[in-house]
Amino acid sequence: MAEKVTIATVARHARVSRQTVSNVINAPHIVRPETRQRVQDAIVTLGYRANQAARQMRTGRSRLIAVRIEPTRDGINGSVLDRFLHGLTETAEASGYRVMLYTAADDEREITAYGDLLSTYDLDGFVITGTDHGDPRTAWLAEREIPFVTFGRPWDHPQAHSWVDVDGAAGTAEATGHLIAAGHRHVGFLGWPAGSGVGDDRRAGWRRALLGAGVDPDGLDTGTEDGIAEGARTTRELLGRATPPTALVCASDSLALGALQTLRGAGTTLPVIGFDDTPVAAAIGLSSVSQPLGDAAARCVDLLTDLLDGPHRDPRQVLLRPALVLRHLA
Amino acid sequence: MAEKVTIATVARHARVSRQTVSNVINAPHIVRPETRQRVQDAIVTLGYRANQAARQMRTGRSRLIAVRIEPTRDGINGSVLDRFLHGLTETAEASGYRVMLYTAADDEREITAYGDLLSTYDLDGFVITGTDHGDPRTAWLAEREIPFVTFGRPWDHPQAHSWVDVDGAAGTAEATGHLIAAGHRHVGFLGWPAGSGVGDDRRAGWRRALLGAGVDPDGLDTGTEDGIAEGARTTRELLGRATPPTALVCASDSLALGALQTLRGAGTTLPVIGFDDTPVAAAIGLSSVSQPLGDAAARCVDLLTDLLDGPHRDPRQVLLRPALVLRHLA
DNA sequence: TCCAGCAACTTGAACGATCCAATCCTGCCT
DNA sequence: AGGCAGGATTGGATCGTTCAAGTTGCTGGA
Repeated sequence: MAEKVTIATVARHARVSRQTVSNVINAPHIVRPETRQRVQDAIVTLGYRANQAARQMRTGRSRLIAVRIEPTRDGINGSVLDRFLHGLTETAEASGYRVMLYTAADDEREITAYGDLLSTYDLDGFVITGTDHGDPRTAWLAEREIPFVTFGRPWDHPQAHSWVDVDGAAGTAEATGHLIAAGHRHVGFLGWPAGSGVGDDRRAGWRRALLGAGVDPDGLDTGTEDGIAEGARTTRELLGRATPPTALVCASDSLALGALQTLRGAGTTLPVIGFDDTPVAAAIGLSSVSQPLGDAAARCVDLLTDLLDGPHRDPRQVLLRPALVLRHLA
Repeated sequence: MAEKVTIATVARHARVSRQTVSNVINAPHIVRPETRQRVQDAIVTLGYRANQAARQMRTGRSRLIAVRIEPTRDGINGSVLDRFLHGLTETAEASGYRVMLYTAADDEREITAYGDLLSTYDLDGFVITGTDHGDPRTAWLAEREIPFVTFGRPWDHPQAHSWVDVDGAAGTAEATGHLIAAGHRHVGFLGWPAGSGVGDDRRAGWRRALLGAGVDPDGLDTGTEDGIAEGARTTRELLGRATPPTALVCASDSLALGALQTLRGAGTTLPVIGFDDTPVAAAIGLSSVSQPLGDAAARCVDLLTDLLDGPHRDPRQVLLRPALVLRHLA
């Protein structure tokens, strides 16, 4: 068991003062090169590592970023958060930050959790996922000038704060375009009820692509809660309409799976494209729109560190393009 | 913006000394009840929260637990870690601990990461997932007497350290038993190559159940790497054998999915039971053996806090029973 | 020759909690 | 009333780092 190596140990070993060691670490340019070298050698020789707690106490900064880990809801989208978290951790490490997890039963309690995390851990910032219209969490944080980045746009005020998002409309538009290019005209849409930012966005892309091809989307649209059973039911309904679709674009892989169930039951085959490129889609060969989660996570960290390290930068926004992953079921 | 509330603020407000406030927090029983009440009132009134960094510097304990978040390998098992992490975070919070994430490209670098995490963050302990025969990581930690718990048994030395695991053999045995009870005798096994602790364990449960029913398992066993394609190929091979199986038990949902693909292609239907109860299984109606991940995570935290709070407890082990989840494909 | 000006480094103090040892109180016994 | 035991409370030191305010030594202009 090695003795504790502190900044004083390094200072003695390099025959300088503690402060000079601190300067070598935090402001190398103000130290004479040969002294700097001597200190750096001592740091390596002794295996010195700055104690985060002591640094934090003095500076008030923890180099810790908090992310909420939500209970897996329907299970199917669980791996999305998983991949996002991994990317976040990896990029944060590269910038000298660490990721801390917290849970909250609902948005209300999440705000309570903020206070706790901030006062006891001096957290530097938050990454918030899944924001929706008029989110109380972002308002709370903004009011207190606590740095945060959201993964997901604030639909009401596009420039309110820094965020990273994936252009869902571009994704569904590309999926729809692919089907149109394959000769389809009546491309149906399995979506969520109007009113959610994400859902409306994905629907908009599909509409745009159809209108661009001169097809009236109105009879081909549906809106239902997310879920396999809902997808199956809505597909049955859609197939019974006056002009049934010859292909389907869906707002989620869950809905797409439901559609496939109905189609198989009816003995029909139609191209179906899902959204999120979940493992389920990969496993059964369902084409899907894939979100660049690793990229998104990296950009979240970038934006957050900008807010933290830079002196009061303006909020920035990043919109990433998803990719259409084609598999044999399309 | 509120003034910073320190232990001194509380002490002034309650007209006692800092030490008394500290005692109310850390050793309430030695403070006179009425004084204790006065201090607690002051804490609530002022919204005081102990500064973790200062406490950590004095005590050397961070109340932080580290967990590695791995890059999602084949994607299909991603949600397993996800659910485990959520359980971990939730239980840790209840015990006053927080979960910090870290990544490592391989086991070698993971050990390097330990040193970094320990010296800069004063981490209290680790939760290690996916241990295998002669894991270098547990050896490293044990040598330095750093508290850790593994999710997964050390197959070589069952009592070497504290661990939590799920009884895979019991799971496959139950699955096999279910099929036997339904009238099957030739129940095949899609497993991994011999040599991995987890894989051998799952195979053993299947063998035990077959032998118990008086069936010779030898011609019904297979071993292949994990994956959908591998599962499909192995199933074809198995169906071509002298006594083909009339039902299948698999070591993973990936293998089970492969099996289903082959069966569908061959126009046959056989009951298939997977392992892990991934979202994919739930989505397509595949029966599967479900690991109680929330429980497992909670027990991990319990064991770890035992090691941390208690004075040198002996290592403890917890073996949890998985549950067979029956769906229409069984 | 003197001292302003600067670069390079050193010293003392502070962050907020806990630990330690010394002191103060209280009630009880003689 | 005085002494004493024992628990409650107090002040001071401490953890490792950074900030603020020195100190030293050197250069160069008048």
